[in-house]
Amino acid sequence: MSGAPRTGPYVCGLDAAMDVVGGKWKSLILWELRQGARRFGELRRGLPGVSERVLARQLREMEEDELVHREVYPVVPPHVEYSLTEQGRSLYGALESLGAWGRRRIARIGAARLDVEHAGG
Amino acid sequence: MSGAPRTGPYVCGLDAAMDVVGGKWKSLILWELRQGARRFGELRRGLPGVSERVLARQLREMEEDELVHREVYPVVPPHVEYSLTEQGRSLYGALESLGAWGRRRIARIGAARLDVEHAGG
DNA sequence: CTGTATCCAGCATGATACTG
DNA sequence: CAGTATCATGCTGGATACAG
Repeated sequence: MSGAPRTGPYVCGLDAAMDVVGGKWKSLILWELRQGARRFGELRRGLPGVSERVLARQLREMEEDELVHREVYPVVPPHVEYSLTEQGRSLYGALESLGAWGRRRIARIGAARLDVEHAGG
Repeated sequence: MSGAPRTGPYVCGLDAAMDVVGGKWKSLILWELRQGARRFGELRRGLPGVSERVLARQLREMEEDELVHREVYPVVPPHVEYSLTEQGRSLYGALESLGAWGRRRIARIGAARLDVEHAGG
């Protein structure tokens, strides 16, 4: 997964939730935005490996899903800020226990990535 | 996503968790096994749309990730039971708040699937 | 019943170049 | 800076047939 989410039919809540966070970078985008707005370039630098095209696309999908708000400042050079909507924040909250599970798993198998600044999540 | 999980490097716990649960049917498999063992055919019937190949593959990956236990009874005809391991149960637990979020989302957008028996999840 | 072996298609993801 | 346009590709997921 995933491209644009399905909008159902869903078998259960897990199904629906995975549908909107399933994109390769989406949970990481939520993570990046968890404490405030970020500009496109900041997100790009914070997500080592994303291409511009893919980042833009996943952000648009999350915007359609009302998880992310896109604020455009009509200045030169362009300035765009992304932030979590209320739904985005609640989704991030719902993902916290999953993140904790993942951290325990990383500890078990020893697969942490130490070359990024936010390795605490 | 996803094929065989990466085994890192991971940026954060969310990353690691999404890696093992990102397969199209994996969260649903967790859901199916949440209350006890199931046979291959039962899972297949409970997951409308999976092909044998894909179901077998995702189960093998979850087995490698130690989320699922595969018990083979050497009888004729073959009898195999799948169940959650301790880690699988803890992952399912960590997913519950996400499932709740998804149910709220379904309620908002009205995308529930009513033709399956376990639409409560 | 529980799979594996092939073959296939689509799409998500990527790299790069170019634009307002 | 913040994208879009194009083109390339790998891989997940799917259909079907066959096997122990």
